[in-house]
Amino acid sequence: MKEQLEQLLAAAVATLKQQGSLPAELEPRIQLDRPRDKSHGDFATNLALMLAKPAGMNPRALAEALIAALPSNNLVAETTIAGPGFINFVVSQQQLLQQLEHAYQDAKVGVEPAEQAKRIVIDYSSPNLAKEMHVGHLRSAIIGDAVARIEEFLGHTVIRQNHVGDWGTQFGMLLAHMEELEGSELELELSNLETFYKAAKKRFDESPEFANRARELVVALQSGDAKCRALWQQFIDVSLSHCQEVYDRLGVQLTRADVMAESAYNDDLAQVVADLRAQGLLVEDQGAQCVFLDEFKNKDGEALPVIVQKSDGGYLYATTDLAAVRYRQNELGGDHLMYFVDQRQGLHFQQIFTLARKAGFARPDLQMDHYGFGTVMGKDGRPYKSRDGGVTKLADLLDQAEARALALVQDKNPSLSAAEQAEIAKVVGISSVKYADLSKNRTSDYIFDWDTMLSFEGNTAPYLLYAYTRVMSVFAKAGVEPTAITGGFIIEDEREQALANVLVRFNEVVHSVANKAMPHFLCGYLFELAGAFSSFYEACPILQAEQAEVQQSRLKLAALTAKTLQQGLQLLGIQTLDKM
RNA sequence: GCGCCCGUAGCUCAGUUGGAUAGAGCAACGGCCUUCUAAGCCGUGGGUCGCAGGUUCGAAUCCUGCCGGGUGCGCCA
Repeated sequence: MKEQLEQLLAAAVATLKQQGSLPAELEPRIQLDRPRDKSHGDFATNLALMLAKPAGMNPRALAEALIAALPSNNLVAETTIAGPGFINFVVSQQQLLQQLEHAYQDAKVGVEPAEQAKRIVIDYSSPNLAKEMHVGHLRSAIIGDAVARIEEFLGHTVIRQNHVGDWGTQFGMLLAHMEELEGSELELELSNLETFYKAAKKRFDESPEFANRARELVVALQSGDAKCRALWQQFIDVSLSHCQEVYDRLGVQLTRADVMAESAYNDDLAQVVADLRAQGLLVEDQGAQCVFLDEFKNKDGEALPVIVQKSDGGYLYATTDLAAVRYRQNELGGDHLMYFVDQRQGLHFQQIFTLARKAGFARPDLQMDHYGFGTVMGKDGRPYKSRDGGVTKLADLLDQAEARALALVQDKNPSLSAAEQAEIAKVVGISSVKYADLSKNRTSDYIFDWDTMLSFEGNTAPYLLYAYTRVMSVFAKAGVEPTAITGGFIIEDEREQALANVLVRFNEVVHSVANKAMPHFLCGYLFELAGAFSSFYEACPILQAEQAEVQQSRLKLAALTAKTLQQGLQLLGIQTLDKM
């Protein structure tokens, strides 16, 4: 709808150019807004204001000319000029009804596929396997997963990459600790990676012999020592299973098949360095192999180095990331590489992208983007430090979320069976955690606060889930399938109108989320939708509607609301419930 | 020191490429359950958009400076 109107405006501009009222070389970007204030219509444009100066015309006069030049259409019912020269459009009721009907029938709720289908490689979650997943791992997994679902929904081919860290120096320490333990004791210790890591770290800090052994083991591991490799593999398997449990509970669509660990690039790292050298990009500095990029300067205005090989011969994550770029382009055939990684790694990725292009690892047309997100903060507003004690394991966090949800379900709906309550609590608890994250702007800092996250009030998952259950409950009571409603849409009441207006915006919103990788747009939209439905639900009786046609129409509005909520939540990776 | 991000109601946050009277939720206060789930709805109060300039018909948004916070900057990832 928005696009169609934009085309109409473009046509009007072209006409005015032809008539000579507008300079021919002018190529205005047509801006079409959804006005905040309902009295300004469904759409508004500031086109006349923008063009007034170059056209040498009074904005309001230009607005009039634009309206006159608008091709005839059945989209717009009314145009008005407001304020200094805004043009406000009211969409025709007939068009609205058509949109509703289309969304109701359409498998994708009226969401149009992307103009060009691409192969998108999405790097997300990517935890370090040395430790168990904690709060800091939440955002990448949840946001990356939502974006992956949305890109797929728009018709792109999505290739998920879980770039887990399995090769750092801290693995020496862990292997040394494993060596000291045996059999069943080891298994027991490994069942809690958080304490295992801490115990190993403690040994490392306290015992010089242990620390030496840890360093030896790093070397042994990297030189392919079989025994050492086996021990390492055991650890990695345990750690990956922990991750998988968390993904499954969270409903994050990652599997073992998506794991492409750092170590998988080991064999290619020497080649990466060799290729950089062959291109004359490499400089040895203090024994390390570096590439100096003029694009990034230090305090003295000197180029900043990217170190790709340490003075002891070891490789670094920059090397691995370069290898990964090449792999994702050449082997995976990616057109667009998306990285959902903490904002703090922004400089690193800028360097990698720049270097990858310079070295020819990335084609000029390969799109590479780092989508950072804010730091995890404590409730006190200070950065949440994962290295200090008191790290909350993700698994424990999810337990708590479910427990809190269960208490609430028991309180609100005691008539349900214990099994039903437990099932509902699971969905509500997990959804709340995910939604708390998704509904905030990706780029701003993330304040981790149990009370806000699990309050289940306001712009939260439970509110949306609850709105959904209310719809489903209507259909259960009516004994009608939401997909089998015969009548058409009739919009009379202002609450029906408001709901309908929100419903037809779904397409627009999903596309804007995909364009900016900002899931919180969708959350905001769904919250608005649920709100519009709740108001409608309170004010407009459905089953008790006096006329049969009105009842059919209201059922249909309810059905489309449910469909949109369900689809929207699914795109965010959140399940719906029929009862709660 | 240099780079990047941020500063919006008591709290948590929206505010899309500059648009019309800066919006939600929580908290506070007042209404609404014999009628489709009250985890809800309706209403009230609450703001120098960090500060000061500038650009513009128009600035929370763009530019400059300052204050305050976060984060990053050669061999961890």
